[in-house]
Formats: sequence, C-alpha cells, structure tokens
Amino acid sequence: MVNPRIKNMEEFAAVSGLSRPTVSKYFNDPASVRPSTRQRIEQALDEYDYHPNIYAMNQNRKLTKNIGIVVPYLADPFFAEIARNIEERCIAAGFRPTMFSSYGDPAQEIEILHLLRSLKPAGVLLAPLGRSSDKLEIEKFCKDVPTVLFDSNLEGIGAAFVGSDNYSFVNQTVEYLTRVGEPPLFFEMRTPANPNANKRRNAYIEVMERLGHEPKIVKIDGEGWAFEEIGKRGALAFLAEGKLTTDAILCSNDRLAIGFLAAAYELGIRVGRTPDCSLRLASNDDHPFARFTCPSLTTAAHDYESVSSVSVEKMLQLIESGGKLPSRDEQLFAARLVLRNSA
Amino acid sequence: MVNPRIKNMEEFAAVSGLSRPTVSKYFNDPASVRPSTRQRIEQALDEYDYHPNIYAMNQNRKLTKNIGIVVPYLADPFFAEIARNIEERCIAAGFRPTMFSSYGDPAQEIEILHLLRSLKPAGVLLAPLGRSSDKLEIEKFCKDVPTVLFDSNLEGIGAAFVGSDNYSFVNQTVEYLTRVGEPPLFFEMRTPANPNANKRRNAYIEVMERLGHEPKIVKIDGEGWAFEEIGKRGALAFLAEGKLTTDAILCSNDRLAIGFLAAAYELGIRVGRTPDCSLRLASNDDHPFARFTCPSLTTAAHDYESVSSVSVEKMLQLIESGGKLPSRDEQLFAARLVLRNSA
DNA sequence: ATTAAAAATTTACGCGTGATAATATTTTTG
DNA sequence: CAAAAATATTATCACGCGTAAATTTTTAAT
Repeated sequence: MVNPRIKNMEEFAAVSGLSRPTVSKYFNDPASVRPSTRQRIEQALDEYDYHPNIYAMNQNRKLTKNIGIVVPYLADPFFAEIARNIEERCIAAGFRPTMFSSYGDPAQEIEILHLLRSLKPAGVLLAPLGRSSDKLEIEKFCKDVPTVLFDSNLEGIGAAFVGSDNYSFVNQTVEYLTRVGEPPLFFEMRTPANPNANKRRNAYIEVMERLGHEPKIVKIDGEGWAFEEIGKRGALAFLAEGKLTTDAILCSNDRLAIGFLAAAYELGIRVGRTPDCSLRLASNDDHPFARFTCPSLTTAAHDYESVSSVSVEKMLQLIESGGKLPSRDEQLFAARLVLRNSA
Repeated sequence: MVNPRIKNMEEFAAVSGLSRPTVSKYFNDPASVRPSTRQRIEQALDEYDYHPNIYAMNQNRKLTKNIGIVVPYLADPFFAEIARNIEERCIAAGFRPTMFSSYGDPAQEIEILHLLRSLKPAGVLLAPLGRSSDKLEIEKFCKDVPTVLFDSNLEGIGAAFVGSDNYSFVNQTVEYLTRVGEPPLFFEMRTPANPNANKRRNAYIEVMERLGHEPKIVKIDGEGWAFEEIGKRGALAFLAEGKLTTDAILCSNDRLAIGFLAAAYELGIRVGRTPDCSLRLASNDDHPFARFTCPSLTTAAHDYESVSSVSVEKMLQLIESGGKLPSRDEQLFAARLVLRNSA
C-alpha cells in the first residue's frame, strides 16, 4: 500500500499485468473473469490503493448501482428504523443506497425526486408523504425510474407497493380491547398526513360495527409531524372535558399514544390493565420507544422484517426485469399484537 | 417543456444560441456570465427540460459541491435531529449533502469514509463513533479530505471540532440537584461508546468535590446502542438492590434516563420533585423525547442551533481556505438547563 | 473617436471509464 | 492431441462535461 500512486484503471491494469478492459470487467462483475485472473487483480488490489472513479464509471453506464431510499421523516424513529433495515439489505445485494428525507415537505419530496433522477439510480424505494404529496409529479417520476412504494400507498403509482395491512392492525387491537373490557374509543388527528390513518379509522368503524358496538372517534387538531406534542395537547384537552364514556382508548399510532400517556401521567390518570388503573390504552405501529413508555405500550407491531425485505426483493426483481413488472402488485403484511402494560 | 429532448450541454447551448463552455460557466456560477447571457440561458431552461449530468460534471472537477454528513446512529433521534439541521444549512449554502450512518459499527464507519473519498466531497462533517473508532484510519482520511468533527471529539484529528461543553452540562445539573435537595448519584454505562460520557463523569466528580460532596457513581453493564434498554435493565437491577443512598440521580444521558424512568415506573417508584415522589432524576442532552417521558425529564440541553450552525460555518470556512485552517480550533457550547417534572 | 483594459466567449483538448468488434490466447472437451 | 469453447487482448469510439489558452466583444479612459 506504500507503492506508487495509481491514477486510473489503465495504470492499475498495468501493475496487475492485464489489460484495462479485463480489469473493467472484473469491477463490474468479479465472477466474469477467470479465477486465476481474479486472483491477480485482487493481489494487486492488496498492494496498490486503487478505487475506480465513481463519476467516470456511472457517466457512461446504462444502469448505475445506486438505490434511492426516500422517507417522509427520518427523525421519526419508525422511519429511521425501517430505512436502516432497507439500507442494509441494499448493501448486501451489492448496491449503493442513499437515504433522503423530505421532512414532511411536499416540495422537498419533489426536489429529492429531481435529484434522484439525475443520479440515474437502478431503483428507488419511496415511502411517500401521503395526502400532501404531489401525486402527478411522483407518477411522472415513477414512469421514468423503477420505483417501489412502501409504507404508504398512492393508488396506481409505482411498480409495486409493500406495506402493512391496516385492517389487521386495528382488528387485533379492537378485538383484544373489547375482549377484556369495554369497547375502545378511537383517538386520531383530524387531518392525518398519512393515508394509513384513514384506513385505520375505517377499519375501526368496520370492526366495531361487526362486534355490535357503536364506533366513537375523537379527532384532535394539529398539523405537521410533531405527533407526540399533538397527541399530548389533544389528550389534555380531551381528558379535561371529562367526557370519557369508556375505559379503553385506541390511538391511531404510537406517537400519538406516547403524547397521550404523557398527558395522562400529568393529570394523574393511571393507565393500564391492573385494578388501580382507570384507563386502558392501545395503539398501532410498535414504535421503537413503545417499550419504554410509562406504562409500556400495548400495540400492534409492524412486520418490519417482512416489509423491508419484501420491498427490497420487489425492487431487485424490478431491476432484473428491466424496470417493468407485468402488473402492479400490492403486498400487505399483518400486524403482530404486542401485549405490554398499557392495556 | 414539450420541445425536443435535450441530450447534453452541447445541444442545450445550441438552442440557447451560445457556446457550451459559456453555458457550463453559468451552471457553475450563474453570476459569472453577463446578465443578458444569463437571461437567454434561463429562458431556454424554461422552454427545454435540461439538467447537467452529475457524473460528467464531477468527474473532471477539482472540487465537487458534495458534502458528507456522517453520524454514529441515525435511528437515534438526537443524531437524526442534528443531522437534519446540518443538512438544511448545507443545502442553503448551495451544497449537496449526503447523510451516512455507521450504526455503531467501526468497520462501517471506515467504509463510509472510503466511499466518501471516492465521492470527492468539498467537505465532510463527521460525528465519530468515539471510543471504538479506528482513529488511525480517520486521521488518514482527514488529511486528504477537509473534515470538521462535531459532537464527539478525537484529539487532534480533523480541521476543527464543534461540540458541547460537557462540564457545563454536568455543572448545571449537579448544582441544581444539590441546591434543591440531596447531592446526586451518577448513573452511567460501564464502557460508554461516546467520549462525552467520560468527560461528563469527570465533570461530575470535579463538581461534587468542589461542592464538598462525595461523588458516587453507578456503572451499569451493556454494549451497543440500545441505551434505553440498557438503562432500564441497569435501573431495575440497581433499584432492586435497595442501596439507594440519596434521593437524586443524574444520568449520563437522556436515553439512559428514559430507560431508568421506565424501570422506576414498573417498580412503582414515583420520580419527581413533588412531596409524593421518592426520587429526583435529571439528565443531559435534551433528547427530542425528553418532553414526553413520565414524568417529563429535567435535563441539560444541547445548543443544537449553535453546534449545527457553527459546524457548517467552520466547514464552509475550511472549504473557502482550500482545505486547511491555520490551526485546529475547538469550539464548545454551554448547556441550557431545562427544568421539567423529573427533578 | 481611439485605444487600452476588462470581461465574456469560443477553441481545443483532456478526464477516466464503458462498450464493442476483431483477434489472439488459454482452457476444456471429445 | 486436435477441435471447440471460453476467456483475454488490442484497438477504438463514446460519454458529457471541466478548463486553460486564445479570441472576440464590451467597457472605460483618454
């Protein structure tokens, strides 16, 4: 490694005693050269410090090894966690993932797609903002760049969608809550950014009616992505009203529930399933922090593993087949009910 | 925009009635061409859909507009938040930041630096893993690429360091805790990954001695980045021993404190400063979730704004001056004590 | 108006790699 | 051991742009 600097592939080919095209082939696919040749290259790679120039490589290549991962809000541990999982799998598959977050801003989401376009990625994994997304622009993007949507669906857009079955989430939490006590009230934001929220509300109504209970929904105000704060304020206001008609509450998502628990704690309302508690609270997502709330949060867990692995698989499949899939398929994964202490 | 496709800068220069190098100059700095020329280019830009090829641009350029942002663990909301802040500022300064996370793995940290090297970034903002970092490799990297360290310092490495003054953190929390009650015990991991942890412990000892109290430290076992879990287990074990000699505890960082609070809640130990509480708990960092713990967490807050803005400023300054600064300077920002309900 | 200086533009060349076709070499097979 | 198949080499071109030097145009000064 202390040997004279290697400037380019030409020089590196020289010191390894091969021609440049052969070395080029090796870098594009090490298995495409004879084992003996491969050995010579890898030996030279040990002795000399050479890395192909990324920009020169990608400039004239039909398809780069880049993968774009786009999420709505990377500072949300839920997305951070799933992005981490996906990133890892892309690297394992020999690709170079880059992460992007639109931080809740539709304009930035589109900007990211523009940037991504000029990055000529082999594929993109996109968790769109949802309601506020510029669907026309995203649709245009998906026509040019092989894209798999995950987490939140935009009807008909992208080559495939991989996400969670919201009905399964709510069905399990509602059934559990009603089985061990009174039927739950549904606690959500009035204008949720994420389309999953709407599906969850509808599922709640459907499941409640099936079970012969009247659905009751509390809608709280708030904009943006500070869900804990919104949930806390909403819960403080709601609990202060004293109109609680049941002992059970189902939050649309864990971040609202975290805010709710903070509010309940401040008001001295004990939450849990033990006799000393006046309220049971369940939620959906299994946020990374749900295990550390007080009390720990009973919630319907995403199948993180399946969602991330199948998203990546779909994407690789899409790349293999040249960017087009015969038909857009949607794959949904059921929740796993995680019983903790809040309900 | 419906006009014939523009393939490259040559064609775009043609339709705007200019030569390619002139157009090239415009894209590198719109102010470097005559206003009348600029107008012609921007008009053509409206009519035709052309974007310069990123790879071709960067291949033959001495300095790209890329900025690398590297953090130890992006799924930690603290780093996610500060990375978001830094990212935004880089974009505002006309650069193209890319975020990387080593997810606690020293090998991956080095891999990221290797990748970054071939990305030829104008500068890098690096929050190193700390104790486990491969310091020799990082030092080598910093010699070739203009790098500013932030959050956790590696002595003598990088062109500058911007972080928080750990003494100020601990000084404020200890002083506050002793002022309103018994002197605190220090709760930390036995082998902390982050060098800030060591500085905080030393500061705790120093401040306690200055105030005439005997420092008492509880070291808990655990490896990796699941601090809440480690804190919770450690607290459960510690509280079960019943060797609590004081009513006040200072956690090394908020994530440990979050775990501690979860443990206390499960054990039925009320934490806070009201008469019905048996324990006061304070911490350091002002983690984004510290407002939503039960009780809400009294903590010494990082000056997020200053750390991120000065980091970026230092970096821009470094780029301006051609990658070298006259001397390595370290800039530390004091904490702001945030009083909430836990102490 | 003339001319020198400054600014803007054009000419000409190079960057490091991918890709392809024709040829040469090596390895495998019958 | 010869023929066939697989692999490597040689020789070129293409890619889309940056950049220094040369040239033209514009501006400022006389």
